[in-house]
Amino acid sequence: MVETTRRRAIEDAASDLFRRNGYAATSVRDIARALDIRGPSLYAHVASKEDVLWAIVDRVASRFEIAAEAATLAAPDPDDLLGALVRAHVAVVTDDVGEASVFIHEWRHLSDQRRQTVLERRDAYEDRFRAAIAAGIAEGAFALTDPSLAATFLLTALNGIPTWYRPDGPTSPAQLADLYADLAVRSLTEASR
Amino acid sequence: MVETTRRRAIEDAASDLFRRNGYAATSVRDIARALDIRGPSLYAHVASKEDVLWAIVDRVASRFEIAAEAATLAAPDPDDLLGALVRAHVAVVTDDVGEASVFIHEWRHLSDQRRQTVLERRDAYEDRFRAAIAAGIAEGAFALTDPSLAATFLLTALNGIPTWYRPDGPTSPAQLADLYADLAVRSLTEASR
DNA sequence: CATGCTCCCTAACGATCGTTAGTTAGGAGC
DNA sequence: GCTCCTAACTAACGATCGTTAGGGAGCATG
Repeated sequence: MVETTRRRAIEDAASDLFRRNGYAATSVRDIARALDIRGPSLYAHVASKEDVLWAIVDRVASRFEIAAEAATLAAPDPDDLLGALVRAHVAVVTDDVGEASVFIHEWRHLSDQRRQTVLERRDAYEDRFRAAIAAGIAEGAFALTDPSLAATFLLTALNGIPTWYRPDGPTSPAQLADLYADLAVRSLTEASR
Repeated sequence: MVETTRRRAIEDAASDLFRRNGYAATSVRDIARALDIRGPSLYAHVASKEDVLWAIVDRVASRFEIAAEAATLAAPDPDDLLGALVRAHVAVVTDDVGEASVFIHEWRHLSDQRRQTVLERRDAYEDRFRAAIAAGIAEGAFALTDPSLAATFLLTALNGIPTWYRPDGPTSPAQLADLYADLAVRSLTEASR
């Protein structure tokens, strides 16, 4: 049901293997085996192994960008923005943990040019978090800290989700989004005592 | 100066390469080249490529355990314990970012038995964080949340440090430990409003 | 019935992988 | 001078890597 084209089925199988064993430790023949075909047959559908990685990374990057943009537009005021960004991020990750994991961990195996592109897009994405935190501090809603370091703290926690989250576990994506948004906002909010 | 034995020099060079390119994408000849020798010469010092990875992972695991144990013994009361654990963790990571990164990311390339050992030790280590959080909640110092999920949130943030921290950057290890301990404790503390 | 499209096959290419075998050069201790 | 140790070398092993070439089966459209 999920896979509409053969190409997409290949990317899904590759996602799963890349996540479990890493890009470098996954051979083209491994991917083919998961689809019950032979290695060389893949090349009727993809140009190269790296192309498959790139397709996955590129798609997930877009998903993060679209979700963050929607959250930014929908957030009523600055100190809700950070929570909205966290929720959006969790939603993208939980929507397809395998692909998200590949995006987060395997992009460094891309060619120089593509890796550079990913770095730039990632930096722009992280800027949204830094800006949201800076706005919250300026507004007095958040405690005084380095927005850049706080953003990194939160983003690494968010990016860690694919390393442990399983869709069939006890926590639903919605619950996880709520819990992480709470932890994130609280980590920036002055304590009561 | 750092390297006392040839064996250790190999592990240091391997750490650096494993961190930058990953274990699977690093060849034995790559490691040798970093030491200005030929690939097969390495086998006078190490039994296998995996042995090098294991030596690094095992040593770092011990460092984490020792640091956490010291923090546990030194922490005066429960709600200081979490901060102490965070500080200890940051100290271990910043002490050798390369090795820490290898420990965190490359242990899955170990053989089944060794991987299992790492998993168990890691689980015991994470239990310290879960227990500290649970104790803080029981004491009323922390807000009501799932200790396990909160611990995962914090540990993934901590484990993300090697992906971005550079010793020659603007933040000192001590500063980073303080900032992260603040963020961690605050993320579990009820907001003032 | 022919054409073309999708999908997969086997065989094989050169490169590189981790590793083994056997050897050599230099220095320390008797 | 002989022995032993450390540390490196070259040559080569079988396996596997990503990829290319060339061919064939099934099916839809004209």
